[in-house]
Amino acid sequence: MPIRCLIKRLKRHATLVHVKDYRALASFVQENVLGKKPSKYQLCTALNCCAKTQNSSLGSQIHAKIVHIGFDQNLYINSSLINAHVKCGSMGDAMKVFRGIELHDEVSWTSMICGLSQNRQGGKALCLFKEMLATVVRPNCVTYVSVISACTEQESVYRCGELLHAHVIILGHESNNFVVSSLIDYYSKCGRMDKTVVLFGSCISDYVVLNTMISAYNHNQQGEEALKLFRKMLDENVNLSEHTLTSILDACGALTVLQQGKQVHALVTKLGSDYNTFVVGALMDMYSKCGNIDEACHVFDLASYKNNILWTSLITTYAQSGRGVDALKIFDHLLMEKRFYPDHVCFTIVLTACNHSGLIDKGISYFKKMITDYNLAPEIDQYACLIDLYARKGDLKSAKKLMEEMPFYANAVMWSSLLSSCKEYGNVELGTEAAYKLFELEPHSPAPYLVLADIYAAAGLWNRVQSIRKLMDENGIRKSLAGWSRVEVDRMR
DNA sequence: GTAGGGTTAG
Repeated sequence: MPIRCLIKRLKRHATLVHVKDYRALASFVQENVLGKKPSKYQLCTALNCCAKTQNSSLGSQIHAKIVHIGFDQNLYINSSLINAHVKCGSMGDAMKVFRGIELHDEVSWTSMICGLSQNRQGGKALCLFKEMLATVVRPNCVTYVSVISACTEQESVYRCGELLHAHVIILGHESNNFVVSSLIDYYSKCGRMDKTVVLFGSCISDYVVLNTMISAYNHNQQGEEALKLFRKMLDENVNLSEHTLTSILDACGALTVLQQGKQVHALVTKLGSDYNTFVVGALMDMYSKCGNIDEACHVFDLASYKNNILWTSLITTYAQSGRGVDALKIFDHLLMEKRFYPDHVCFTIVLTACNHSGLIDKGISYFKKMITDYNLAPEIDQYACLIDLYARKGDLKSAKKLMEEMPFYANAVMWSSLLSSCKEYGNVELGTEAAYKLFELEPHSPAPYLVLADIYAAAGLWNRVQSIRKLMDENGIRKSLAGWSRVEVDRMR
């Protein structure tokens, strides 16, 4: 089969690459591309396939061939090579190729920026973008899509999406739906639904923009709005993708609307989307949030292909049904069998399960194992879990030390953990520091004021309680529960 | 004649 036909077939199965195609591709490339001197075009096409099928060993063989033939300054080939390495997660190799390019164009820059962004290295992506701005090569809308999505990664100084939005407006990229989707996603993850709604209202939406909007509502606890939009999509016969189904199941779970969740399940079966692990994971999540753990497990059992995502979903199912100990048993069992490679998401679930089950020391040892046994650099979410573990144990010193020494800026979740534990263990000094940090980070939230007042009251510091009340009045903070978001109430525990 | 980078989901 000619290589172009193979690509067409692979594109048709964007999510699930057929094993048959994959084997055919690998042997085709080995025989016809690596055997004799391939053309530049063939090499690009072959690398494109390596990227799509995440065939890292073939990618490396082609890389060697490129160097051997001497095509290593061709920008088309280098961009494809960067992309292939990136899609296989070989960031070091991608960066070597990138740095070896003598004269860059916007595609080679964008390939690397995008690669960093897709591999959870948003900070580095932004640095590279700044480096690009200092050259004569100008970013285009594809570059902006990559760099904006890099900003959504974590709450920190990297969050300069608004500045990038301004660039986009000036350069006239605002009508590009890829750009619009990345901006909607960015603003929704910053809690800026006002901006999100304006962007959505002023674009000619396609199915990806609609999917992004549904997940924006989900991120901001507006499941009803997500369902409304989904119904509109059904009425207007908009193409439903696996992303749509995953997000809408998420909304059903958050709202615990089992009947509607079941209807979506029927739709999943009808559309034949039950091969997709994200959809299956979302179904399990929906059932377990609706309290139907048996059905969640049943969905898992029926899944023909069980990968890391689905195993993580199973652990999540038990963890969020209050069966943290069982969740950890499954996790330990999978680790022993060595057919499971836990990732960051999985460790977050496991650490949270430890926390909720009161298994503090076990959680701390998992965190260490994550680094030593699985070679994973902890991200902000796992640090937040560890800080919470120390804080709940009453080891406030270690929690604080970690917040100072970790490679991220401490966020509101961490300061809230610390503040709650200060209340629990009666630490006035640290509690004051944590609360004042939260006043800055979340200026409209009444929670830290009230917790700090509780800490002062428990310590008999009535003057200070009075001063907090005064401060609330001065800053216009309302005390009633009605105005609080669900997140704030949850954090108060 | 043929070739490169992009948004949304655990």
